[in-house]
Amino acid sequence: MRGCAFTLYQPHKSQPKMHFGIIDDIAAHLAAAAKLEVVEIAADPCPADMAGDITVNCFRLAKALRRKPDDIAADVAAFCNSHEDVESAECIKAFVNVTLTTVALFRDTVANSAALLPRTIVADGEKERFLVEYSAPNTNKPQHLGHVRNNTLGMAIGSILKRVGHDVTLVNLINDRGVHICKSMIAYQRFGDDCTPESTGMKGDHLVGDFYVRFDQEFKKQVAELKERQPELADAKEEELLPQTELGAAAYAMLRAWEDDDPEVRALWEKLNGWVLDGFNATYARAGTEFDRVYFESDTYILGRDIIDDGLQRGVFTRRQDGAVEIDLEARKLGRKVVLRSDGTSVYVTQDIGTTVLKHRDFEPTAMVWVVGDEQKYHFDVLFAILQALGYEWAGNLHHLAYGMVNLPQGKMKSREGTVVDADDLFDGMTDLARQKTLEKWPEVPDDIDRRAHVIAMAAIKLMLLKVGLRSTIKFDPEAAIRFEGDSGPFVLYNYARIASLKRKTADADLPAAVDWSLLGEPAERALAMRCAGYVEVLGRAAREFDASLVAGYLIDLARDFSSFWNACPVLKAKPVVARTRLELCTVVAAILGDGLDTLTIGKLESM
RNA sequence: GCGCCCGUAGCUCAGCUGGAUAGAGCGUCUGCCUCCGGAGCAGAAGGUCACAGGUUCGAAUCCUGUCGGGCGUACCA
Repeated sequence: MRGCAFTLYQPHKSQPKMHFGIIDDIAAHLAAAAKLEVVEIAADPCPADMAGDITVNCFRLAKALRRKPDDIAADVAAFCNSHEDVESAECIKAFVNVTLTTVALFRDTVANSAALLPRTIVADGEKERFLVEYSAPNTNKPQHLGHVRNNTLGMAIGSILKRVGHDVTLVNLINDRGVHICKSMIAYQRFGDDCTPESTGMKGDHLVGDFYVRFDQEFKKQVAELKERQPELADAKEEELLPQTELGAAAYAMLRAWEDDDPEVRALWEKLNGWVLDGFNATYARAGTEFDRVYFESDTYILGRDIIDDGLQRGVFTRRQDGAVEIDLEARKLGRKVVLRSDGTSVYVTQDIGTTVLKHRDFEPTAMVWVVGDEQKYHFDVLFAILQALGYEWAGNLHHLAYGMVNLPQGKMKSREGTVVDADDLFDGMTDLARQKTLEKWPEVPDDIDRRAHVIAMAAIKLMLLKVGLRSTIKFDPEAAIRFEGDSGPFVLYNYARIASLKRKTADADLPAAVDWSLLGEPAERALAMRCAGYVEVLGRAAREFDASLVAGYLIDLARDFSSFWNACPVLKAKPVVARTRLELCTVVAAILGDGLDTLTIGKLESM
């Protein structure tokens, strides 16, 4: 059940967590009866259709207490019914459904602001220094929706970890060298006519990306010719034929020239990379994507070789007869992995060993996280295994945040074939839609229409990407696009804006200063208060499990609960004290919505 | 072949540290603007949780097997 907020109640732990007085007392009562020091009580929110606020599941207590579930339930129900916080308690099988008094319910939830929105959530002893790497783009093409998912996840996870109290450093590793980069360079050299972003009016990353596509088109022609000349190659894969084509050979030659510091090639490389990076920075800025430190693979790809040499001497690696260096990871069921080619050059994992050690030296994190697609799971399993084999004491706390890909209805996105949802196009399209909807709504054009449209568009995109589970493949249908209704970013923003509007309207209203929670008690009010109480637990779990979808789902649930309340319980029309108290409830909801949106790096609007 | 992930409503997805009658959104249907923002609310219809066994007082959830889909299994990154 989503929003299952206080599943496990652990009174002995110091973390701030919502406390229900009644649960404390039940725990103490049961502990005393069983002569135990501590009893952990599983308390869930009561199912919606059942009468009650909290459910105590006595099946789970049976083992610890060595009593029959029904017996415990009867005991708990009887105890509850004589407790001042309890309106009524009903025992069904081994479940006890507890209906709190209005006073107790609000006292232990929305009135307890210190526990509702604590500044930090992890205990001091559990604080980590996290290094989170994400984005890691190639500088040969513009970013698409798949990158946007990565960037959004990286920002959100980093932000969630910060929110609960960890120290977090966000890192990007730009993949700015390699054959794929040379492909764009070759195509530009041959077909570019010295064009520039200025001369074409194009964003730099798109300009370079077009040459990457052009390379592929020309390459395919050469492959076709090659296969015609040599029919025995008919079944060969295109990639395997790359070195055998004239274009491919040119790309490899260019890569060697680059590594030899050929001034002409380096100048071209710096020019094109500069354009792409300018384009990336513009895209990052729109989405609020930020990094504390950016590494470039052109600086780091050499690293790792010394570490391999050292490991070779210590027997971690072995040199094969053909000269290649490998590690035996059969014991971990990862096979044998080459770490240096027979010509002495590095492979992917060797570079990552180097950059990981470098990043660790630079920041001395206690935990490292990589936000990288799940198709690279094997790579990270191998990387972590090698680092452990090398004896780095910090290698036990490395995490690959493996997320699923974003597909289109017709299948995978492929930059080379132009079947991608481009990040900038997506941002533009959504912003236009948001602007259109905003204009339809207001007779006068709001001054900050551009900002509103931008915030709404980004909220729609980010929440669409964040609300689904990390591992799920997202099927993105451009026809249906991203919705502004239902389970959406704009829906969450909308409810936040409603509250802001209400606060403006009541700013100079003549309402009493004191709230009186005892006057509330509508089902929608109780449900909303209970939902609010679950925020802290959601944040904590999201941080423990690196799962931003928990926060995203919670915000949608909270917004929905608020929306029901809004329809059922008018604020302004109510009696002054009730109005004052309901306004306080709204303020609490807005604070949590705002905190959650901030935590997911989604903007807020006071009016939309 | 082996490894990992996935299969839940017409569609897109939650739920998976085992608990009561499996939940949202979209779409369909019915109501609701003399009422604080209708980007909304209330309600209806829609499910053998891929299939078969097993463990358990209790299985969508854990275990085994089968079927179907994706990814990986490079001296590519």
